[in-house]
Amino acid sequence: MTNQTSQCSIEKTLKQISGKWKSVIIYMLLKHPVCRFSELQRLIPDCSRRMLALQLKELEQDGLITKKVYPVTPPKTEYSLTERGKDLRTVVEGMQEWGKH
Amino acid sequence: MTNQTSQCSIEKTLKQISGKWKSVIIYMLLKHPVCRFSELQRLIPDCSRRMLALQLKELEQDGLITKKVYPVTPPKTEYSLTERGKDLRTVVEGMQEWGKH
DNA sequence: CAGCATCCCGGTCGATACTG
DNA sequence: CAGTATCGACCGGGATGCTG
Repeated sequence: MTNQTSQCSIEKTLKQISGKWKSVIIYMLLKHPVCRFSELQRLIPDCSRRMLALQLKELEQDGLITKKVYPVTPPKTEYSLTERGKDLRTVVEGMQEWGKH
Repeated sequence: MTNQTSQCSIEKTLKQISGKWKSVIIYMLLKHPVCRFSELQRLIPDCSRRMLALQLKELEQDGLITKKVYPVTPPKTEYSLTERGKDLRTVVEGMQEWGKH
């Protein structure tokens, strides 16, 4: 065994959702199941384009969202949650509720 | 109003629990309601003493845990969750479950 | 035992500009 | 429209050593 890290899996979860905008993106995709890049920009105005692209890429690599690219001009992409991503509903909505006090 | 940040409270929650060990600490305090500093060290061996002290201090400042100091030699402290902290149960346990696959 | 002080490095993130 | 490239500032966090 390589590393038993306190017998808890929270660290792995944290790594995947603690990116500055990841949980917000997931939250938005729960409410708007299919989003274009620009829609997410509007939904999360404080997140820069660069950051949005970065976080989306990581989320995709981690298998939490899928990206569908339409080969058209101008480009069009659509993002949505995978099943794995949807499973975070409890966590993300819990965060939202808790944050409201 | 200063900043409406996408009408969602997730960012605030994230700030309070995204410290590298905060959610793990909360998780441990859910299972072991009263812990000494050294107990937390044993429960979370990958977290250095420095980091543990730091995260505990921030959690305390954010009102998620309370610290009871016994004026004895050698020093003895006990940490436990506040109500506000306990309210994170859903989130933290959700993270644990999700992390297990 | 339960911390704090210091040094320091690598990753994170904003600003800005460019591209297919 | 949906990104990528580059630069630079900031700071989270590791290593180590000291203290009441």
